[in-house]
Amino acid sequence: MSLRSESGNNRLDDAARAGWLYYIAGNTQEEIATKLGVSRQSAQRLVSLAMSEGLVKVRLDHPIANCLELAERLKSAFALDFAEVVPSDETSTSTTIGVAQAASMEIEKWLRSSEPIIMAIGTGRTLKAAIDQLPKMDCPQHRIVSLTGNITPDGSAAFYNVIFNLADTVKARSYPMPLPVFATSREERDLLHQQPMIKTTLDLAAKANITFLGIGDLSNDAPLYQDGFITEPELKALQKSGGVGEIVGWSFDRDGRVFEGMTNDRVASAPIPSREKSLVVAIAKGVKKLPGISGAIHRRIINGLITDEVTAEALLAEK
Amino acid sequence: MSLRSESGNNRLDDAARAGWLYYIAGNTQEEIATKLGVSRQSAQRLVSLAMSEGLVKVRLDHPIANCLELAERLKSAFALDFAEVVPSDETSTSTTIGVAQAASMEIEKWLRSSEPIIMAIGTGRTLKAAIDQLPKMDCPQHRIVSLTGNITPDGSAAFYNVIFNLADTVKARSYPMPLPVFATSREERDLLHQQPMIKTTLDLAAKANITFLGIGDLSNDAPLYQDGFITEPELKALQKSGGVGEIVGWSFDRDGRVFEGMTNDRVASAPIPSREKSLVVAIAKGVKKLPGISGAIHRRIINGLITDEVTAEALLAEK
DNA sequence: TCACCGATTGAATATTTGCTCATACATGCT
DNA sequence: AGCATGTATGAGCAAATATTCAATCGGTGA
Repeated sequence: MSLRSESGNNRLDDAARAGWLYYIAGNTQEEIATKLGVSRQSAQRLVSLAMSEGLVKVRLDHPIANCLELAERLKSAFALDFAEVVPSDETSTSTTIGVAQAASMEIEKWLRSSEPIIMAIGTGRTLKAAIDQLPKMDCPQHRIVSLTGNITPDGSAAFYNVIFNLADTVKARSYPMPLPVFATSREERDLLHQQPMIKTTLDLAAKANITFLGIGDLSNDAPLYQDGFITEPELKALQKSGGVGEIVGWSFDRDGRVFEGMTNDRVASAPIPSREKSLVVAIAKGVKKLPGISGAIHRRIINGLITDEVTAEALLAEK
Repeated sequence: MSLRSESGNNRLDDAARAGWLYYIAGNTQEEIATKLGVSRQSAQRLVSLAMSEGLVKVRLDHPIANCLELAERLKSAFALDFAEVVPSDETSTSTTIGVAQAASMEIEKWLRSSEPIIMAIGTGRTLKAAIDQLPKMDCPQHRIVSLTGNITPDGSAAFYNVIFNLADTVKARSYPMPLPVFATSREERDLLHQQPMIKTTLDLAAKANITFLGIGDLSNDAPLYQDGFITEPELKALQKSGGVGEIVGWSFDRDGRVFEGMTNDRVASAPIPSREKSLVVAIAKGVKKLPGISGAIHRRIINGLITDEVTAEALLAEK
């Protein structure tokens, strides 16, 4: 027993020594082997033992470290396929700062692929801010498809429909949807969706490899209402039914259940692409959007999220 | 300027990310390259940058039996109140490697105290290396006081005066000494020490609970001489009188007797805090410093020591 | 505008590390 | 003794990492 523990101690001692020489003094395993008088392989085993026994502790001293940890926790807590958390700037109330840059980088990364991809794009101020960050690129191999119509109730092009900016900046083929964002009725919506040109676009959207979209809140100053897409009574009705957020117009409740009826009958947007076969990333942060984000990730309306530290912590806390 | 710092920040951010993914999440550099959207080589560079910039900190959490035993023997042989021995890397000539990490952990331990403490800080390359290892902390309850002036002969801030770095990293109140390290004469020194502000700092230093400092040698490339604090004739005079080391400028001989006269007349540093009522820990290793360390512990100029195996063995052997 | 400088990049290459497997060796059991 | 079992070892190889070098990029000043 004593001998056993003795030898165990010696082994850990050696491991500690090897780990010290490796991680702190920066020796190679070969040098360590020489110094400790063992073979290179044994030295390697000692070093790896020091690590697996937890003798060696690595710490990262940078604000980013916390973000990465939060991202990992989000991914595992909500079964997300992608998560990115950026540092919060508590003093700023902007809903775009930070996440826009992060989203832009992510979008750019996808576009840099030489493999042709189909990218679907939703709407929103945050998304627009992200697109604005993109550098000029030349991506004729990709196709970019809008999930939403681009005609506002007053007939003008929707300001926060960002596909034109995006396609222009990165010179990719673009597939906007020449539709109102909301039809006047379910029947009209279905009719519009039957049109060959629209149908092609919808089919393309369904095949998207990657989707970026925003999440809108349904508070009294909900973007859908502010931009005149839905009326005040309609907003009230959504709120009354427990609506907490919307994605490209589709409203849902705190459990992420997308409503049947109400304004959802009139939404002319494409269905959100498959979360099983592709990545659907929402870009959203902030207290106001929290219930919406929470709902969306609980039911996998999205399977990717770009948010900030404060929001990430709130999401994890309420789980 | 703003753009420059921006890009620098992003680079460090990326480095932190890469370092996190590599050291904490255990990704290979190739995986990191994919995730960050850069080439494998760039990922490698980022990882190595994270390390060289000190974003990644490694520490070893295992008392190696031989080191523990040496520490105990040091404590009993020299009536030290504190001793810590780290493994030696015989091939490395660095005077900071290993002891710096150990010192950093010890400093951190003191700073973690919720009880407010006064920590006095000396100078030296080893101490600087230790401070660089400290994580960001938030210690408004503590006060950190410098034992030495922070003005070099050429008027610039002394590089190895580490109190600014330290106070900044751990966010404690700091009390530097706006003085030259050496005055031009005994009279000037005494006059400077009369100034109210300096006096306050000196009083605070005398009340320190814990002191960390380095030991300098008095060989031909003594740090005091190299950094231009004393002249070559002065160094020769110290050597001739049997000087073997100095602590915050105070030179002493192999028996630890602090000289009267010579450059000691001009030292503007605070007296070393009481070894009866507080802990004064020196961080020092290496053959060159051996006589100095030996002198310092023989007369209890210090009552704590952080050193390495080889130095510890040499100290015990010569006793 | 253009030559120049320093920084950054990716390809090629060298070095280092991690893994697998066959063997050796010790220990305990029949 | 003979055998089985579990563990440590080192050779060989595949993977990963570090370094070198030439090319390129971006900014600067003549």
